[in-house]
Amino acid sequence: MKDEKPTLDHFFAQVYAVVRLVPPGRVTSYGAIAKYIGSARSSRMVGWAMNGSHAVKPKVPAHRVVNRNGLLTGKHHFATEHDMQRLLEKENVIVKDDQVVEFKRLFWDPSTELL
DNA sequence: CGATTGACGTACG
DNA sequence: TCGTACGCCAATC
Repeated sequence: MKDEKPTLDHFFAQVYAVVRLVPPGRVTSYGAIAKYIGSARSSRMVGWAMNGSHAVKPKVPAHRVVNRNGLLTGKHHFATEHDMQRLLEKENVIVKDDQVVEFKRLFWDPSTELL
């Protein structure tokens, strides 16, 4: 085995892996992913990773990733702002005022669910 | 090369 | 409870 250097590439890879494992109708947060990986304070890097998610195959359901408030902060990075909300609603996720309804109930924590 | 920004979150007062 | 400060690290100006 090799030394497991916590490189950013590895960080990105784990982010993509976790997001891909998010089941439909569920959402997760940047901090939850970051924390699951081990860098709870690197939540910004998670967001930056999502920025390149569109260039990763298979595609990453970035629309299932929202901020800690359940707010669709990243909707502006999609094709259109309504795309993210529409994708969520398509998965039975209710979005009101750019905010995920029952976010607490739909929250999917890798450290809890995926464990 | 230095300063600012960014799909966030936690800590502190 | 709310507002401000800091950390994180890369990309951009």
